[in-house]
Amino acid sequence: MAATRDQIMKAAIQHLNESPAASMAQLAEAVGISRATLHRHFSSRDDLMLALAHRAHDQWEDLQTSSGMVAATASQDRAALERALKALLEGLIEVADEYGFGLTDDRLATHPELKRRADELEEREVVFYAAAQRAGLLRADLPARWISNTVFGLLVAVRESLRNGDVARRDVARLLLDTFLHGAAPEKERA
Amino acid sequence: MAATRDQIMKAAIQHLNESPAASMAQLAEAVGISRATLHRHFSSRDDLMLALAHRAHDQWEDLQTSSGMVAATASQDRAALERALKALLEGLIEVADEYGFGLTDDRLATHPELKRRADELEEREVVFYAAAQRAGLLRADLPARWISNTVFGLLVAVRESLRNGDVARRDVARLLLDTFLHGAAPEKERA
DNA sequence: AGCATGTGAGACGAAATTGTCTCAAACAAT
DNA sequence: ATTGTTTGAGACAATTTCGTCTCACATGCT
Repeated sequence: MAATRDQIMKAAIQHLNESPAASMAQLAEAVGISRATLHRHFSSRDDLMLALAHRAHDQWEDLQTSSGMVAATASQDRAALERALKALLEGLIEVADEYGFGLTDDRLATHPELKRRADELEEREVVFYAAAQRAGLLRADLPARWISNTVFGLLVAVRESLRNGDVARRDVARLLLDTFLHGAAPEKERA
Repeated sequence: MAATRDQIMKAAIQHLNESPAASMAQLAEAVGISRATLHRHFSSRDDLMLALAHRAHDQWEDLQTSSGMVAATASQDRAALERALKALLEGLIEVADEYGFGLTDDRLATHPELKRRADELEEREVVFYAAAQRAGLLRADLPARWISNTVFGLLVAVRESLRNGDVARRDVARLLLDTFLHGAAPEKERA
C-alpha cells in the first residue's frame, strides 16, 4: 500500500477525529500501511502530532489572511471588518471541523511549541475583535478575549452538534453566525 | 496521611483539572496518600473516574431540580422558566468549573454508562429549552439541541477564560448570560 | 501493655505502547 | 532480466502504567 506523506496525514486526522487516543498501530491500520512505514514517515508519535498540528495552524493562519481579517484589522474599515468577520467564522468552522480532535486535546494544547503558535494566532484574532468593537461591529462592553474564547466555545459546539447529528452540516455556519452575533433570546426580549 | 473518600475525590478532581492525563501515582501524590491507599478506596482507575463522573452527574441533576428547571418545564410558566434559565446557567458554570476536565475528556464522554447518563441529563435540558422557546423566552428558529450544545460550548469558553485568566471569576456568569442571550453584536446592529 | 486497623514503601508481574531492527517479498526503473 | 528501492510482517528491548501483594510501622482503642 503506497501512500504519500499527505495521504497519511489526512487519513490519520480522520481517524483521530473518531478516536483521539488512537495508538500508532491503530493509526497505521486506519491509514492502510504498516507500523514500520508509518514510522519511516514520522519518527515518533510526537513527530506525527506536531506535523498535524503544524498543518492545522498553517490553515488557520492562511484563513486569517484569506478571510481579510489581517487586512481589515489594519484598515479599520467597517465594511471590510464585517466581511472579514463572516469569512473568518465560516472558515474557522471548516478548519475546526477538519481538525476537530485538536480542539479539545490536552496534549496538543499544552505542547510548548504548539501553544506558542496557537497563542500567537489567537492573539491576532483578539486584536481583530477589538478592531471590530471600535468599528461598532461588536459590543464594546465585552472583553475581546472573552469574545475570542466565545468563538472557540461555539466551534466546540459545532463539532458536538455535527458529531451527534443534531444539526445538518449546511446549517451550522448560519447557526454559529446567528447565535454568536444575536444570541439565543428573541430580538425584542430583554432577559 | 488520613483521608476520607470524599477528600480524595476532591483532591483528585483538583489535580485532574490541571493534568487531565494524570496517572494513579500522580493522583495519589497530589492527594497526599500512597498509591496503595488510593487503590484501597478505588480498585481501578476506571473506578475512580466513574465515581468522579457520577458525582458530577449527581450535582448536575440536583442543579436541574434546585434551579427550578424541572418544575418550570412542567409548569410552562414564563416567569418560572426565565428564573430557572438564569439559575441553571449560573449553576452550570459552577459545576463545569469544578469538573472542568470532564468537559473535554474523551474517555469519559465515550464511556457507555456515563454517556447514557449524560445524554439523559442533556435531554432534559433540551426539553427545557424547547419549553423556553414556546414561552417566547428563547428564539424559536434555533434547534433546541443546538441551543443545548451552545450552552455546552460556552461553558468550555468559560473554562478557557478562567484558565487563561482572561476574565475575572466574578464576571463570567454575567458574560455567559449576556453573550448567550444577546450575542456579541450591539443591540441596534444587524450583521 | 496488647491488639486491631489503616497506611506507606516497595517489589512484582501483566499489559500496552513505543521506537528500532531484520528480512523477505513486491515493486519500479532501466 | 537485473538492480535498487520501498514495503509489510514480525521480533525485540525499553518504558510506562496498572493492579496486586507483602511487610514494617504507626495510630487508636480496650
